[in-house]
Amino acid sequence: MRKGESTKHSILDQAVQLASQTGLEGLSIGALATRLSLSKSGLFSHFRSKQALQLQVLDAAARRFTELVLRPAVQAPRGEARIRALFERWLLWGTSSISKGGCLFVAASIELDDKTGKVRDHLVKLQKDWFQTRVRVFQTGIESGYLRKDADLDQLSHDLFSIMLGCHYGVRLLKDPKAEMRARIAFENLLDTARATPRPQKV
Amino acid sequence: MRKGESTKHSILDQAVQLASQTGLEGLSIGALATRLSLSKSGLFSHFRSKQALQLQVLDAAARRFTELVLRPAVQAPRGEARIRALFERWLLWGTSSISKGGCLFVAASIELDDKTGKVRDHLVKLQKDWFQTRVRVFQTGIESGYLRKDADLDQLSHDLFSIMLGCHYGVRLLKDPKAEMRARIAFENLLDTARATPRPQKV
DNA sequence: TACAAAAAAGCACGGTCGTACTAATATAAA
DNA sequence: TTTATATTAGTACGACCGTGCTTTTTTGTA
Repeated sequence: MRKGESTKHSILDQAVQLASQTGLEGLSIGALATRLSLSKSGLFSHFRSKQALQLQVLDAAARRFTELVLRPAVQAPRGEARIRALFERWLLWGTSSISKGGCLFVAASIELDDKTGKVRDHLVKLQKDWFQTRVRVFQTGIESGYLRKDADLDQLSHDLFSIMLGCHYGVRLLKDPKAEMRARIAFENLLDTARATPRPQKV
Repeated sequence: MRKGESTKHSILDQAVQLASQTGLEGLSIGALATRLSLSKSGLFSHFRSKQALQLQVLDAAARRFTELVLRPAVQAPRGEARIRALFERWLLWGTSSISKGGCLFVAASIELDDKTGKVRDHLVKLQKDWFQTRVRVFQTGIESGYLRKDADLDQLSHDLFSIMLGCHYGVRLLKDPKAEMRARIAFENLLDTARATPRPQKV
């Protein structure tokens, strides 16, 4: 009872890491078992299908994300500080060595975008929730007077995601050392489009 | 001699389509052969390894991209028109039913970002070339007086890519009907950051 | 310490994978 | 039409895949 829970926990921990490199489909039970010095069947018995494993891997990654990105961000004061904290934490999540294979959700989003089934559905649900969470954070920016009252929250949420995707791509595929800086610049430009009090214009 | 070329061409055609759904790794020789009513070994003999197939698939997709996106765009007059033409063609490429599985390069970029080997290297080369091509198109915007002389061309190229990635994600995973519109808005905002003569500010 | 239950391992299965090697067939030039 | 060659098919291989079933080992408790 106790033992089962703890091994399952460490299985999922490794699985999240492995899946971020191989994708959810490429995540193989045999390889995962070897990495944990478990037998294939011993590991398999914790889940009863690969699909169940994949679903729980998504949830484990989501918990991790909440803990490492969202929770610290919402501890910052509402408004600009929280928006910037969210951005910085998220940037760290995607580019740092927290997960050696990059963001699992990015990999899964591309991998599953034209498949069907429960795993895709679950991913979509998580991603839509995350979209709305970003909207709420930007909403505090309006309430605090930092952003214009008519700022398009959905657009901000969408564009922020684009910026992170671009950064992920630049850092991980192109290994562009300037990718992170470019993401910051794009982020500032994005804030400028929605700021209540315009910045002093260049030149 | 003649026959071989033509079958190889149609193999690569199907392979590009299939790989856009399954990824370059998931692209299996058996499945590809079945789809073309060929024997597995018959198909295999055209390439002599899966890696060779993958490399040629990348090249085939690049040719297609050049033909459908780049060539029409550079036929537009230098400057704003060409920049906008490039954007529109690219948008079409990524979201339309040209390839049922979305953009192969997007899929490959995520799939290969933490692998090593010739396939990844080749993809990176293609993507860096494409980055520089965008830079050159934006450059015509400066030369024509549409963009500021000090516009950051690399940043524009990077940000434009981010916008396309965000759109791809919104359209394909979230199936957000507004994703394409949001990409257009983001694109206009991007141009605004680099325009020589600022637009009349809202409100 | 004994014992029931949980956890892990062992083993086997049908499939698909990439890739040899060989045989048959279609093609193009003589 | 014959013939050399290019193209396809046939077959087999070892490896790994997910998953069921049975046995062994470990664990928590009475």
